[in-house]
Amino acid sequence: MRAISRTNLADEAIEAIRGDILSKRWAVGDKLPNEASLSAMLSVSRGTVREAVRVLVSQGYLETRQGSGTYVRSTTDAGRPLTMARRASLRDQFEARLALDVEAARLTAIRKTPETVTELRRLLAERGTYDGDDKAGFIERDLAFHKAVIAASGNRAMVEIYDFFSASIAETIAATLGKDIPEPDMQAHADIVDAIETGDPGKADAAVRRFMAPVLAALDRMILS
Amino acid sequence: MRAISRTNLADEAIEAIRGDILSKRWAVGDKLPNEASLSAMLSVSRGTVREAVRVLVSQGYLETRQGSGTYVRSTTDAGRPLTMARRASLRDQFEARLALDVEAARLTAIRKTPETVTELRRLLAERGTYDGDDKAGFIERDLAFHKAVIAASGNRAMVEIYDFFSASIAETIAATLGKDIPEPDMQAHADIVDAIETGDPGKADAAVRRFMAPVLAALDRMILS
DNA sequence: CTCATAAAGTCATCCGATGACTTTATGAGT
DNA sequence: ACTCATAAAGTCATCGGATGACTTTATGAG
Repeated sequence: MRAISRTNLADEAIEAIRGDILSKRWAVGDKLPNEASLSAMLSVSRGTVREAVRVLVSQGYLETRQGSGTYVRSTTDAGRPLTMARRASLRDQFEARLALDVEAARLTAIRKTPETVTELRRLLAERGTYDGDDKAGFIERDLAFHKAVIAASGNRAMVEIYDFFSASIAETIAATLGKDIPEPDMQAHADIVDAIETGDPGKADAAVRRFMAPVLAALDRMILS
Repeated sequence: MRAISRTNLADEAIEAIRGDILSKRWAVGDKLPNEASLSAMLSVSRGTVREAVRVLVSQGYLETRQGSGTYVRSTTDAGRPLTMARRASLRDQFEARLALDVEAARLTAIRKTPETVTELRRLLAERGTYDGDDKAGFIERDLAFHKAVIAASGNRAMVEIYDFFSASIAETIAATLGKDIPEPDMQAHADIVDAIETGDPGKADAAVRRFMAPVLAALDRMILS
């Protein structure tokens, strides 16, 4: 399918080698073929092999010993750090965020307590509306509201993932805001809380999607331009 | 921890460039000097510069555009890894996975090509049904199908998050397969592909939820007991 | 002033060569 | 036979040059 078109040979080499490692073709401590052999196997130059190996070393999979060879240090990606920023576009990150926002809103609607709704309303009031000043502060308060929805879902995994790339999202928003990206207004936010209050996951789902739609549409326009 | 042997020019180059980024010498979006200039500045060859840049790209700090230049993507410590701290519960992980599966299926339904559907059907046929043997192989093939759906969405961020999950998911599936947790059958999988083929995101959404519902229900019973 | 085209700039990749370090083979001395 | 210094081979580290692909900028005709 090649859904993701790798634009460069080094990335392909990285994935090929990582794949061989994860599939246990080489065990921990094993010595990889030398650079010339890898070059021939992967049909790329030795320089490209070196770039790939260097990345895998930085990610903890491999270890090189000058004069000796390249060895496998870890065959598991359990501890693999998720380093998103790669080439995930702003749109991709927003879509991933949307996935979490939607599911969390559904769960929160189901698991909510009266206190949950009260707290969300309080955070929303605190957030206020964007008056053109203190962009960073506003983004922070806005994220605080959304993170609260995630947290209210009671799902720790989602909270951690959300935390992971909310920083990167905030950064990119700050860099691009004030231009074409519309900030969902107070009513859209309030709709989410209201939907959660009804306890209907379908309504919560729909409210979040309505909320994010204008932003995604704006991102599409940015990408096209 | 072995003493940090600075016998390695590429590592020095990595730290030098990363240092300049973190110290905000170059801001987000800024273009770095070209490879030849960096080579001269750091007193290393262009090949070494490329290895360093490649690592920083893999860590999310930089972005290269062929024919254009190398640009700063993040001035924050983007390399900070997401580690599923204190092992979120199995249920939490499944819910997070569900969030990604649902959204990816929606996007794939929208963005699908005939080849996408063909490929998914092929993977599903290859997966087959679980006959009690080769548990690891079956899980691998099963995950391959689900990852293909994610990949077909074209969203790199989701692919990476899913990859991050897949190790632990495979682990937990292996631990529970053949016990109380029902593995969604072939029909449930086929329903997802069919829904994607219709191009209706709503149907794809629903198919995935139907697919996951029995598993989540079983998990609930496990937690209660 | 517009816009198609040429030119320049830059990354992607390959190739060959040299140096540095490690491992293995060798063989003289005991 | 054994030991061990030394040579040889193997491998990674680094360098420089060359070509291709892609993007950006400059150019000039209309």
